[in-house]
Amino acid sequence: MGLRRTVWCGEVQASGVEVTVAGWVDATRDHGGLLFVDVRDRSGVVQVVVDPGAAPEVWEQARQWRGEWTVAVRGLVRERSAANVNPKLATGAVEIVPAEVAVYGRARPLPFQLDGAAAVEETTRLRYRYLDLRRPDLQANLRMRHRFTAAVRAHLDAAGFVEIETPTLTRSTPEGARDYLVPARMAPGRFFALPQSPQLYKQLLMIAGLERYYQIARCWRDEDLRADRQPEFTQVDIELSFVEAEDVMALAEGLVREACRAAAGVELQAPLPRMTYGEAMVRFGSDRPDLRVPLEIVEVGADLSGTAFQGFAQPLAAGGVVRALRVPGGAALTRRELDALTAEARNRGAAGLAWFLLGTEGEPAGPVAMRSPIAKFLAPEQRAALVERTGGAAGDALFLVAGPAPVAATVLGWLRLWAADRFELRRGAWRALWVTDFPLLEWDADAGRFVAVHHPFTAPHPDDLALLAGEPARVRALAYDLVVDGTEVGGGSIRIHDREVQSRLFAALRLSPEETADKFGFLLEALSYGAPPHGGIALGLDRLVMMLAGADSLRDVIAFPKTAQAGDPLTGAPAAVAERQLRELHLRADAVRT
RNA sequence: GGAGGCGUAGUGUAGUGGUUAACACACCGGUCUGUCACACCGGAAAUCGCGGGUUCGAUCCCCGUCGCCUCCGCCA
Repeated sequence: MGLRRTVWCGEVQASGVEVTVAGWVDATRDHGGLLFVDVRDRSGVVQVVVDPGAAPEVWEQARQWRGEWTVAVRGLVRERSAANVNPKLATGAVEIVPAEVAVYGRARPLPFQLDGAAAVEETTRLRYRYLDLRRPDLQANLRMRHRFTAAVRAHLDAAGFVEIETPTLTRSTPEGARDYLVPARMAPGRFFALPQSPQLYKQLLMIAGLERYYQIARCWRDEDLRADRQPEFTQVDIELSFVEAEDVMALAEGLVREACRAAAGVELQAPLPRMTYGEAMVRFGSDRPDLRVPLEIVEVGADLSGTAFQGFAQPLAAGGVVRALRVPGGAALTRRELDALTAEARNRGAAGLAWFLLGTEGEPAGPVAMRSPIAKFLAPEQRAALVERTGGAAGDALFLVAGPAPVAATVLGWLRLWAADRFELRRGAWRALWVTDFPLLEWDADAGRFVAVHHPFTAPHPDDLALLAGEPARVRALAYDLVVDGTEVGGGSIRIHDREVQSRLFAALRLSPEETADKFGFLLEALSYGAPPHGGIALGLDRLVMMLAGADSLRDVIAFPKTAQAGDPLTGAPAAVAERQLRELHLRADAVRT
């Protein structure tokens, strides 16, 4: 290789001793009679200054160098004169005077510039991901990710956990997301599935008596993607035996706090606040409330009782609710915006969106002066009660949704986040909390049956067991989600460790005994051989690191991510395969995309 | 499955029913001894994503298609 590195570029210090740096040509500045070359490695950049009079051979070579060539420089470090110090550079007080240089590899002009001056299109970046990753900010993200996982391993190791790998070739199970399938050559017509999570394996490890398991586990879900969703992603997967929900939450809370501190210096509140699912839905209209937004939904049905306005009266008579959200500054919204909000509220299931703009007639202290198409349907005392209940003031807008409680909640929950964006209402950061007491089951109208909110192995609350057969919607789950700034970053539960309870749950899900036996027989069987009470949690590693890195997309914290169409522009995956490969797998492709 | 946005030199953008398709950075050549976003002079570089239609004429208008981004549905 010739010259061998003795020091990282970013750590070159004034010394008068000889060093050798190796890396990429970050920039050249040729002044004719003086040449500057910035050499970059993973640690940073250092300036090399070449004087043709002092070192003509070196100058002859170095003046040929172009951006992104890989080179090495051996020479003396010297301090720059005070006037030439660059305070923006860690090594800005020194420079290298080369005695010998070497070129390891030349580079064609790059397909895009790495300086970040222009936002390059995602496809181009991904097609040349190995160049994109030369950007210091992306490398910093990957290092932060490493620090996070290193802290997780250290923390869990110290707590007696064992890191265990589980299979990625496993079986498809009903419920949950669409599986990625892998054809089984040895078994024509059969398929492996890539795991959506190691859920069943970690339960089996508990039955096996490992007691404390974790894994930095890759998971796959073949669903449509988003900025915060990739087809393959990573969970910090944890499971413990002989524990209750409190034990798991305490462990996870300490772990996340420590890892956030170690990776990014972020301090989470201690202890994290708790909120039940029901409270979160009523107050924030979401099961993952963003506590940075200082707005809450309020119940106003009682203030409107006896109203003549059918848009409120009918839902109330039908057992529904009327709820309101105050939006500070919302009186400035245009009719066009209000119409668009109404349309979106309808799109989300609301019958309509009632709005009241307060104090818009110019009255100095008269917030009851409201502008609204339906104000005339409300008695003056009702309008006053509405303003009083919501804490409305001149300049605010009040939005009301009437209907079934879940619809009113989710529509206003959406509106709350919209208002936070529109009026920049978010305050603070890292507002984490636990959301608990989720319902175990929810009605799936399409399937015509109940489905598991979390997954079908989540334990019902013991007090609610009797409701399972008759009123399944009222059964609470021993489940908990970790939410940070409106993003779900982890979720877990106490699992069912009783074979009979597990069977009852499958029955509540309308899984036939035959299907249960076929697909989950192994689990039921395992549960019959002395299963410990157990539970765990899975933390979304990518999302946590994304937030810690301040990134907007998971792609910025994954080395080789996929596009929104689940493709990889670098390798061309997914790709067609040879006919022979299909034959071996007993498959026929019925569609060919060119 | 649905909605919206984008696609023009290597990159990022501008632009127009008839133009020599513009600008910046990058690239190439030259000048320059203190730059670090070096500066200055010059140059090369475009199938205006692809296919079809309208038109005397389409990069521009219309339809389709592909790709990328964002959102809804979906994601136990």
